[in-house]
Amino acid sequence: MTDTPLAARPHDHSRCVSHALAEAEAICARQGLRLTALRKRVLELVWASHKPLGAYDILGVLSDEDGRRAAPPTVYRALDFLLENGLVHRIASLNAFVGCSHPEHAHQGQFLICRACHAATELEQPAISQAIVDGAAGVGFVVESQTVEVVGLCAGCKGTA
Amino acid sequence: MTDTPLAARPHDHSRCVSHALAEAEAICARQGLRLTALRKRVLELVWASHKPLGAYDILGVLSDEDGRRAAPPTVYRALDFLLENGLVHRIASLNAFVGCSHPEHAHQGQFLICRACHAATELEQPAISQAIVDGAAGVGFVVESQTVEVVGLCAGCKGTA
DNA sequence: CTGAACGGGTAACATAATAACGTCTCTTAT
DNA sequence: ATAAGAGACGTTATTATGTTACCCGTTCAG
Repeated sequence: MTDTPLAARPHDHSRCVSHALAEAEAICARQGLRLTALRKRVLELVWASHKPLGAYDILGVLSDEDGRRAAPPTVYRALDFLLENGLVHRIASLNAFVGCSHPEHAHQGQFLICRACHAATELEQPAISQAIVDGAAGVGFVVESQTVEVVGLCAGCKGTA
Repeated sequence: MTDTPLAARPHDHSRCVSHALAEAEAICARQGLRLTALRKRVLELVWASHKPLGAYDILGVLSDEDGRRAAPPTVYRALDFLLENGLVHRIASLNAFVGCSHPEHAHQGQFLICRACHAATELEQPAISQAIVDGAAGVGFVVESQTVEVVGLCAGCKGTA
């Protein structure tokens, strides 16, 4: 068994967040992108746990902390920026967003979503991608993007449930 | 190359629909399920093309044909029935529904969605499922359900585009 | 006959996402 | 310096998708 992903084990999560933010800063600096205060704050909120977070959850937090209530476009624009630049992923089956574990290179992950603790773990398994490309090729279909979202029980919850 | 799925080639589509309806009738009869007029009509609409159809599209058609406008729960209840009994699949990335090609046995397909013609082809490739189960097992995750939705170009559109 | 189970109608609500427009602040070329 | 343009964000409204709660009529078993 390979090493268990971070999301699936207990860990000092504040390190996760600060690491993700630092990496985002570095990537944006390198690419001439503007990681504004708002975008950084949204990224921080998405990283606040390993659970995918809905746009309106983010909206709620932002509204609480500023007195004024933020409007949807504010959040969606920030999320669009983060998505485009590979800093977060969207989980289609949940209409929610999760921090990208490997923002340094372009990729499309596969996501393991625990139905007990709701944490989402990102995999990047060439074997899975390749099986899909091959299967599609078998019927003459050319793959351009893949959505792989799996629900089940993570290593931690498997025992307790 | 295996034989191209029906959805991906020209064909007498009215046969698709009548075949799907007949099969649904048979399955429901065998299992003591009630394929009411409404459920059958919704299934027929979902099968009207190989393009995934939104709940509100169905709602629109139902509203047009009855004078009275149907309400969302009417459609969602019918869709829930069809989903539970494996007669349709839900495409999470599109918030839409498509007729199941192999309703006779329980399964979870993989879906190939053409970005040009929007047709969705259902695959059932054990190699893909297995790659996912294996990949997940590698991090101690037990898979219970899979969502695999691929966007690209189908065999027919590949040439023309 | 009765009453629980089921299918379905209706209204209202909840959540998710986008459209359209305005303002402010940068940069940058002149 | 300053005008022009682009980018980021605020604001309002609207559209799209999905759910909750409650009611009514039919059916069928006891």
